Amino acid sequence: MRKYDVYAENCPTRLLLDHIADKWTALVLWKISREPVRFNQLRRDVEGISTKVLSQTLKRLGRDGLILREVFPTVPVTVEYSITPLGRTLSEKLSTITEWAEANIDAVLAAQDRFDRDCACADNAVTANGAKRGLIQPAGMR
Amino acid sequence: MRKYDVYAENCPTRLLLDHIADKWTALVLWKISREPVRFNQLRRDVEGISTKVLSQTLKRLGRDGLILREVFPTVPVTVEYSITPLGRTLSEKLSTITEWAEANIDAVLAAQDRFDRDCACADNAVTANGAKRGLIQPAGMR
DNA sequence: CGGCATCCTTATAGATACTG
DNA sequence: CAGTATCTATAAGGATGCCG
Repeated sequence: MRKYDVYAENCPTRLLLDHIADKWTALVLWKISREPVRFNQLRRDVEGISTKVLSQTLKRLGRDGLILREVFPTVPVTVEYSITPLGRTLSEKLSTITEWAEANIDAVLAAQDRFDRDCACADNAVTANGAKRGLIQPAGMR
Repeated sequence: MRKYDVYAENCPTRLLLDHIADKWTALVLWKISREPVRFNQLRRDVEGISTKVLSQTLKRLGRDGLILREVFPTVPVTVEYSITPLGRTLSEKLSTITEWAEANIDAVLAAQDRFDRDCACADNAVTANGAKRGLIQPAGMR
């Protein structure tokens, strides 16, 4: 029996996947999972994230029960973010993705070069069974 | 020695992570990894994706060397997408994420309910060490 | 069938300023 | 320190129509 299916359009797991498959989630969650960390520290560690986006991300992660936010009544106030047991199970899986990215970036970069070069003379590339390969136009992709 | 670091703003792995941590990547890549599949079949399988976005996603995956696009000269033309060895190593890791989502959605949904309820009377929530918890405003998040 | 081009409507991100 | 508020720029997404 499968109750949920990420391939179904209106399945709640889709919304969850949107949260997980966010540009910053893996980065932020992993940092927090290593040790409790404060807002501005996080902002420095995750280079390029704005306070606004970090704030949104933390709010979402907190609501999803993946991280805990604790406010210590110091002056000025101290806020610490830490991972929950649920969050830890996810962050470990997510870290394998960032590790994969670091380990395979060279192969991907090489593939991109090959792809961009092949575009110019793509029409000559025909496989043994008569199928053409790699005929996708470059087009503008960041 | 670590050549690459996803936490560095201008590291190429960041761009790769953006591709991977895309709303549709895990869904599309996993379908293709199971068996070679055609464009419109993919569009039906991945509910809710538009032709435009599917097209972009496939192009990106092809350029990154994760999938292969083959054109068979039938009438009308047949196009088949299949996984590459490199892509397979990633799709296996990504599938653990979607599996996690399906397995833990109940816990997350419960956390969301708790969070949204606690917001109303959050000021009373003080932990033993004097720290307050869960004081994040709900705000509008889809 | 397998897309790309186009238009148009929302989001989302970024920068900046300001508050408890 | 830890954010919120606001404004703007840019892009992402959806709908539609067309073509090889």
